Amino acid sequence: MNNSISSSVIKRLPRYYRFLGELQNQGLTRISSRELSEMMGLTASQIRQDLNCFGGFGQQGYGYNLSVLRTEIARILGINNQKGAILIGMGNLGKAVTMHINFETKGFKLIGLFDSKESLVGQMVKTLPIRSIQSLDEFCRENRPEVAILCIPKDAAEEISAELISLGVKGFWNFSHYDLTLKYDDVIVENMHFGDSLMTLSYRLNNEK
Amino acid sequence: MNNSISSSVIKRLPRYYRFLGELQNQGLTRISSRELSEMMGLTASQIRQDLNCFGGFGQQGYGYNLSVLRTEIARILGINNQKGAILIGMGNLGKAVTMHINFETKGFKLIGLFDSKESLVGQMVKTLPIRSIQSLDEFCRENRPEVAILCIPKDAAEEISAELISLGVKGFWNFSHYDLTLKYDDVIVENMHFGDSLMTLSYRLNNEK
DNA sequence: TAGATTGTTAATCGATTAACAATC
DNA sequence: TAGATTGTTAATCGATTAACAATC
Repeated sequence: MNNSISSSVIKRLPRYYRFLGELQNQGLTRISSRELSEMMGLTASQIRQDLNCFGGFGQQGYGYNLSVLRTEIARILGINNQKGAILIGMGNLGKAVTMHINFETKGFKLIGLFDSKESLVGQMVKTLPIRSIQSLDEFCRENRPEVAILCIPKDAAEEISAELISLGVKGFWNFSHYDLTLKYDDVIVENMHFGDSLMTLSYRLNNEK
Repeated sequence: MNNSISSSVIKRLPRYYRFLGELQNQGLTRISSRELSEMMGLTASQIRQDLNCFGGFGQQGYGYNLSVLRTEIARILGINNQKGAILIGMGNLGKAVTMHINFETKGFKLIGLFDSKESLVGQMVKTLPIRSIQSLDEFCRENRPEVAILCIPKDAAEEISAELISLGVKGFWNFSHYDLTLKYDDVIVENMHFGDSLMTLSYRLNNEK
């Protein structure tokens, strides 16, 4: 389907979704692109262009119905189609991601936690037991996760991702420094690079103002 | 200084920095833009354009000296100029960030941890004690942190950021959904929005391939 | 010197903004 | 109907890529 939508547009959708939700919580039912643009710090033009990539959700002279628009964005993002996800690496970061993230409202269902450290195996985190990385193969064959969350170091990520891809994993939420896209060009990867973000902040603190 | 470098360029610098480090670890001493481009999945042209925003670090006919180039990028990013940072919110995420991130190699020094939950106060995380949010004001006046890391919910972020800015905090590493830039346009913010990243992944899984 | 590769200018491509006719 | 605001086309702006002269 629509592989033609630019990633600049896609990356703005979750933010629209958040703002529309807040406006709904405030009891509003409609919003114009101009009002929304002032609220979000964008141009009205950009908002209309973005939304019209997916269809005409507004009405001339009226604006957008909040509920309709938010539902449409949820549908576009595929949030209702829950995709099975497993998380590899239950260190501080893996645990925090498991505890902290509300996967259900973002289009995923966390169904398995894995670690190579045998001392962690069996421990419950939130509602799931930590499993041995030895059982990864069997678990994937049975439960067919579509997505893997990598909270492991680069070398481990390189090794495990090859296995995961052979087991049918199609997407990665990647917290490691392993660059999956260089080797696998048909796999979908979202990188969360804490260090890169921090260094960008460092640059801007040193150079802006 | 150079406020004119586009953010597209800035955001690529940390990745260059990582790749150059790896090449150095492999014992190499020089690299051409073409070789680096193949390794990183970019065009050689882009690499040369990016680097030339900051000066001519290469040599015609030779390429770039790895050590020189990496040192230059570190300098550009301001990694050696350590900026004091405090972290607000020692829940799962705050703890994981404290434990997991190597601030020293990214231009920061974590000097204080804060939480509003009195039961957490006094607990040590890594090498720092969790302090009461009540002592934030005093701590900032004494230690003048330049940066705050927000690992708290939106409402708390809204409240605390106003205080932090009045206390001289110039930059934020923001894990909350509070949009600081809308209200404070002279503050520097790097957002880490887990949910947005996940939803983007959801979209792509539903629409690509 | 000849070969290689940079630094830099010019060309292309894509994304954002502006403008306005369509229409509710 | 008149006013408002979308959907959409055209204009502008910025980022990426290509090309090549400079030079090591």
